[in-house]
Amino acid sequence: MSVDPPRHALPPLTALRAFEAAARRGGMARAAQELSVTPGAVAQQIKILEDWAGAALFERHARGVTLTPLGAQVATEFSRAFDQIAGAVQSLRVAARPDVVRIATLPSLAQLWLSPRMPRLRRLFQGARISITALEKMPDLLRDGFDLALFLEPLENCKGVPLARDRIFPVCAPAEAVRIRKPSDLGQRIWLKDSTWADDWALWQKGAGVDLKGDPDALWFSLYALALAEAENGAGLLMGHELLCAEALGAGRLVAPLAMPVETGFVLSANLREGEDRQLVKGIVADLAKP
Amino acid sequence: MSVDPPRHALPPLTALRAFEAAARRGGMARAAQELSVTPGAVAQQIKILEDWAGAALFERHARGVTLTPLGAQVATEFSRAFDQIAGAVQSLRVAARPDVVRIATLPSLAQLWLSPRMPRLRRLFQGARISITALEKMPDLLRDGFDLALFLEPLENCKGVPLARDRIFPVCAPAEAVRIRKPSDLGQRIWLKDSTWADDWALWQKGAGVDLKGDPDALWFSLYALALAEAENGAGLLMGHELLCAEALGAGRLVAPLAMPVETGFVLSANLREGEDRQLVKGIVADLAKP
DNA sequence: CATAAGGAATAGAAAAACTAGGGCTAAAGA
DNA sequence: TCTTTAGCCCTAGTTTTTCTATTCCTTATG
Repeated sequence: MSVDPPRHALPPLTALRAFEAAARRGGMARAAQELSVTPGAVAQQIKILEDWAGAALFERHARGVTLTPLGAQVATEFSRAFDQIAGAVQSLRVAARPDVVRIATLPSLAQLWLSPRMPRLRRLFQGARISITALEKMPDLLRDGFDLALFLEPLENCKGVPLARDRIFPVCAPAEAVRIRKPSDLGQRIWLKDSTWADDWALWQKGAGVDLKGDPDALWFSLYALALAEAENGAGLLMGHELLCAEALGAGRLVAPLAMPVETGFVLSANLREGEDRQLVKGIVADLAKP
Repeated sequence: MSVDPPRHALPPLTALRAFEAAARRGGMARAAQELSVTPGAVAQQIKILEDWAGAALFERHARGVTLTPLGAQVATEFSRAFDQIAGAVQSLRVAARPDVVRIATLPSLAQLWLSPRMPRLRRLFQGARISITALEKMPDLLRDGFDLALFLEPLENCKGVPLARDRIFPVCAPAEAVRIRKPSDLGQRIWLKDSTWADDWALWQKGAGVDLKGDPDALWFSLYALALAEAENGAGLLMGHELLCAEALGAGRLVAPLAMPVETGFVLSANLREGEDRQLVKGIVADLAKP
């Protein structure tokens, strides 16, 4: 019969967050990445929580961990709880600064699709503070604090607002284009490839009914914008995404010698954060949906 | 158009907790008390959150604070979120140690009502680990991690399971009782008073239709159990709560010279934590409800 | 059988949170 | 009106927590 054992209330919130992340991502290492700390820090926090509870939440194996039945039981509950926290935090952020819109998108889309549209957006929505973050993968809008995500999603299960189909076709500098009369000419030239869309050429050949063995010495780029700039400089042929080349094609810096556009099966779509209901953001999406 | 501003994700959880507590309790000082820190610490955390959000959450006045419209708007959301966290934590605790039952009750009830019942409970629910914490006020069961609270509640809006009515009447040691024949004799003797039930004597006189001017030199005690022990030692007259004196009356250490029990309008009731569904806890409540 | 991935364990470093003490303001009481 | 008191702010300095860095260990996998 203890009297007043210092009301141990809640265990350290940090430990809960570490556990939730590890449970959701399925490993200490992945949780560490998400939380921007070392795996050791996550392991420590989880141990603290296990000691607090007096029971194991993970089974440790030589390679990776699995949740214990107990861990699995409470993990979803914690995830929901942290979602609620995140939701409250986002609504605080938005209520405090209703003029701030945070957009996440692919680096290539940011530079080549969104950037040209920004002047118009800034004109239409004056006073808005629109920030753009380039990410390789679509973030968790709620947790990571973005209001809008512009990414390419598979056509069939696209959850956002579709903005435009993704179409590809070979492009090059006008000087280079004179060498391209028929599809087989492509095989004789230097190919420029982007590492995030490695199989664009194969995809296009399949869609266009062309069969080339391809350039084994293709030049690889880690950013599509770099490959595009090189193509403009006449370095070779790039598999152009219509969305990303429109600017250069319109200005005549690039041409599409054969046309023959092929659908990739992806669509550029806008995902709104759950709970986002600002007219400002809806207006931005509506404007982006225009040609 | 910033690229990759280090995903500022969530603000520090500590700051959120401080704000939630301050908003709920209506002041930094009260929040500090709840969180077992100094008011300065709470003020700092709230400032951190305000800086993060870029807006004020509280209006500071010389005496106390009030929520800004923004603060009020998000405060309830945060409270819900932390309730969810607390719920998840409690379900973790219970799932990890289903045998642990944490009971909160008044110090006097703990010593004089619950304690005598514990041997029976331990016999009936073997293997259970029942801990008792004495508190002056009913805690927030969810937040503070109690499974069961035994407190006196007003009869009319009693939210828990009623266990027994609270009745009071004067008691004293047998040797003292020979001096008490009629109500007016009470006024001639030393009165023992407990500080948490300061107006028991007035209440009883009103209910029993007795009018005495009372003992101006009454002996005051900070714990009812101390006053009771002194009454047993013959130090004077105590306004006895039936619930708390039953043991001493049964053993003959105390007697009720006049009887004349008066209802205080309170009832001893058992409140279960929201989400508590263990058969063990329900069994304990059912057993405590018996005479 | 070597490799590599993932976690555990530790000490020490870094960062965060807290305390303590002084100052200020306004309401409440003498 | 003057004094007291409650409540918050601020700053410096300290304590506590959290994180990193390293080494070791275990076991799937090729």
